[in-house]
Amino acid sequence: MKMKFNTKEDIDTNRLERFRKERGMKNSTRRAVVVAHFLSRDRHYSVEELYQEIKRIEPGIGYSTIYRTLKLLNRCGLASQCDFADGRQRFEPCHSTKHHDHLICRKCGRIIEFKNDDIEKLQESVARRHQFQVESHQLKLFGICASCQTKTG
Amino acid sequence: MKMKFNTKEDIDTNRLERFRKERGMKNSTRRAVVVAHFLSRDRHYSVEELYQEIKRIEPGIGYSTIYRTLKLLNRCGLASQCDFADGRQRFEPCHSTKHHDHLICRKCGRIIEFKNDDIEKLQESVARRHQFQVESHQLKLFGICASCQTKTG
DNA sequence: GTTTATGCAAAAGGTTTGCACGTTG
DNA sequence: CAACGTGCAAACCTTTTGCATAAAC
Repeated sequence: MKMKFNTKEDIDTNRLERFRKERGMKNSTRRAVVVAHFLSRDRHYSVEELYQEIKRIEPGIGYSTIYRTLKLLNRCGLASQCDFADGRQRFEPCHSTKHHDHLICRKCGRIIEFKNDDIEKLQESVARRHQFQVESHQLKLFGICASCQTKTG
Repeated sequence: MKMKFNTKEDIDTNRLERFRKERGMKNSTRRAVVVAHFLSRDRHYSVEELYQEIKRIEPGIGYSTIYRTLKLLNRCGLASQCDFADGRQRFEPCHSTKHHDHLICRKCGRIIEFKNDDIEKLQESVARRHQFQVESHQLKLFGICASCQTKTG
């Protein structure tokens, strides 16, 4: 189950490559490291968190590079910005095939992901009704997760 | 149609009063001005925006008061925090009866509100499935609004 | 009079940028 | 070698806090 065909990451890389070449951007080693690491994880990174991880792989790297790379990935559609109301931007890789939404525990900060096609269909119909052309969406349920409920009683 | 019975604002005020007294907080004039103004509008205020408006009513007021009052309203459930990915906190009055979600135009920044009970029901069922106790939720669709679509072609 | 609220200014925290130097093509 | 990318440090912007003073109870 760990074995993968060459789909997801390759598609992502290609998308980035196209974006890059279209704008005369060069292929820098450090940016590549950041991109590869970020896209291979399934996490909601703050800039700081990603910075800390990358520093272990690429010690000389600067904060700005992480910052600029995340912005870049965001612009070319490979990272989507999340806001979990903790005062910092967060980004998660968005492999086009698997969008999901979030349950966010206000006590322990845990993020539970879910996906619900019926909700998405209803969202589309709402958008259509407003003639609104949706590019992305976020659904977040804030509250208390199961384990934090038992902790308090 | 402009005439109102004493429902919505009164309920809000009572909720705040209870919250206030429970904690030995005093009834300050300036805070009252901020609260009244905020709750009477139907807007998504950043701290700065509200500050500018209040300054016209109550010129000597300081930024911190706006700030602290919004936090207070948020804690006692009369203001809900919104994030429209513009780098600042925003708050909107949340009169318990009328929750709604947002379409956010990426071009002109317009916010279109909508409400969809079917989506809310599905959200509840998702939460139940995860034994998650929801306190609040946000659904945001980012994209291009009808009028911005015609502008570009 | 004691306690809470406020304004001010400074601190803090996160994000962004200018610039000199390093890399890429 | 020309153009882009990077690290560093400083700038920026929003949010938060400490403290002396003012207002509420």
